[in-house]
Amino acid sequence: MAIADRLLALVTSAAEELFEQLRIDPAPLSMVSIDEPAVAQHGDYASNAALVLAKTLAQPPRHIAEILAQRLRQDVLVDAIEVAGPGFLNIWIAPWALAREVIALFNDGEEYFRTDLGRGATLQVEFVSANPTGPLHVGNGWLATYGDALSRLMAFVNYRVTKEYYVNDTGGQIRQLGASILAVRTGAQVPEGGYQGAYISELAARYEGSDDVVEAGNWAVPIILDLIRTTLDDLGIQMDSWFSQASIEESGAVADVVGELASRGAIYEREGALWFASESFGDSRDRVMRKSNGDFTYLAGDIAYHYNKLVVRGFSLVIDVFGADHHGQVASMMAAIRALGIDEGRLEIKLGQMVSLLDNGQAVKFSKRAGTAIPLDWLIEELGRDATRLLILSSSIDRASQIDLAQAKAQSMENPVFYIQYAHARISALLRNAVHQGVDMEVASIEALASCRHPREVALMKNLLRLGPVIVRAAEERAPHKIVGWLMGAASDFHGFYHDCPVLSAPPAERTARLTLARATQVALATALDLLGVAPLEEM
RNA sequence: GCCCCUGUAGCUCAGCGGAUAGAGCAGCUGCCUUCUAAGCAGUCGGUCGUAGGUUCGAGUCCUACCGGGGGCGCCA
Repeated sequence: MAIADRLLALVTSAAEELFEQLRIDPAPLSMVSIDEPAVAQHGDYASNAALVLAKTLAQPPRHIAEILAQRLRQDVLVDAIEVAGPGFLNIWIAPWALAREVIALFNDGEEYFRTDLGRGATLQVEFVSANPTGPLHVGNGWLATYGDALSRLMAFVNYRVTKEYYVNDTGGQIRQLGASILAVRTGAQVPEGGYQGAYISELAARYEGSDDVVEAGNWAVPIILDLIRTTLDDLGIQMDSWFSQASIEESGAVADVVGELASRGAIYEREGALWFASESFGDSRDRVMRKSNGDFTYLAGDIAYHYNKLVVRGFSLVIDVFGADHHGQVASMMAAIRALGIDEGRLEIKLGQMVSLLDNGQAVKFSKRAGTAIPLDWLIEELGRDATRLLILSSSIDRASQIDLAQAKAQSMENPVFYIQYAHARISALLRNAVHQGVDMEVASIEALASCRHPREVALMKNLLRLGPVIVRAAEERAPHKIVGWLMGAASDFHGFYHDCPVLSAPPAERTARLTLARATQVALATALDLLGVAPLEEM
């Protein structure tokens, strides 16, 4: 158990013992937390216990804090404890306790950080799902990387994850694709709303089929999907499943799900079309399911697809990762989930805000149809897989990001990858040197590591242990960028330690302890990097 | 008009309701005969969009307003 969790248990049980009132009404105890103060003078850990219990106990917070402090001081885990400010408990932890955790971390490796949030539940993450009408652009790469990192994170906390790409291989855009290829083949102008770009010319040159737009479109789809698969592969992303929209339409599942809605009284007919009464399930208006020409709408297909995911395949939880331009679909889909009697908590739709590109400060407009999109391949080639992933993952998808292509191309320090990778590479170099010098590589004892009291050493040890809680939080909030935040901090702590605390030239006992700390740091860094799908570097 | 996201240092962005709001880049100043200087330290730089509210405590939660992005098809 992590130190913060131990302390929390300690504080709450002490409060419960000392104050009878809390045995009758333990609810306020849930407000008690253990924090890590920003300032060293406020201790290794701090608790708000006295502050949040003051009202229930009808006593001044500082008085409560004094009573708690007196009891907690007797625990072996606690080195010192102070009451500060309005009633905070500032706790200094016994060095051996910190050292014991760091040794456990090193011995257990990444298993040390594992938690069982998911309890083995099945989770499907749907992401990318870009129309197979052209190469992926930078915006696709953003959400692809997010979806992949989120999948890794969720798998780490014990969800059984399936990564799926929904292939929109039917409908109007496929006809447009076919029409565009045919137009270029005959030297005519690409139709309004058609696709352009070098890849269309290449497809047109290779196409030997008929003048049927559907045939031409269907012929091109697998070729384009291969391009997409290769690009994803270059980004280190392998989907577990590619699910065809056409297959679900051909299976009759769309008609079935509309029938299911109808049997629940949620379908009516008007002007020759079948409508889903989605407004009464929370949508802003009703939606057409089957057009008056007899075709089902995209939404109807999408509902059938989600029915397939949640009911037919029965995933416990489904997370859709969409661009913010799909926002309009969310209310309709959730309405359908409710109308079908499915627990709406089983579907989460994460909307990634748009990514805008700047080139030397000037906005770059991009559009797949106009052929002016910035290809994802280009970005990966310029930056490399790891730098691309880390650049993308360093900020939240809730915010519209801007990247400057000129800066990205320069591989400047805008990208945190160098700072983080350097820390890992430095440790690798340290270990190589140690082996070369014939240094004893045994693991330090808890006592030896506990005697490392340099502020740099203590700060590093404490930060290493934070990774566990950070992973939990990142998974709960579906926010892999929090892992990058931890990595930056841990790298910073390591660089500081490395600068101020010589390892190999230290006396043997201290050398072993510091080497153990460095190796534990490497384990933690590698664990975090692996969650992001970024390879740790042995040297730079 | 309605819905979603967002507004934090010159720039790009972090920041569970906790104490004195951070990092990287850019600027300035120190530190390599010493385990990788892609590093470390210092410095400059902030009315956390505005105004109310909830709270012992608000950058964080609520409301309104202002600014930015996206969405509101018998397209997909």
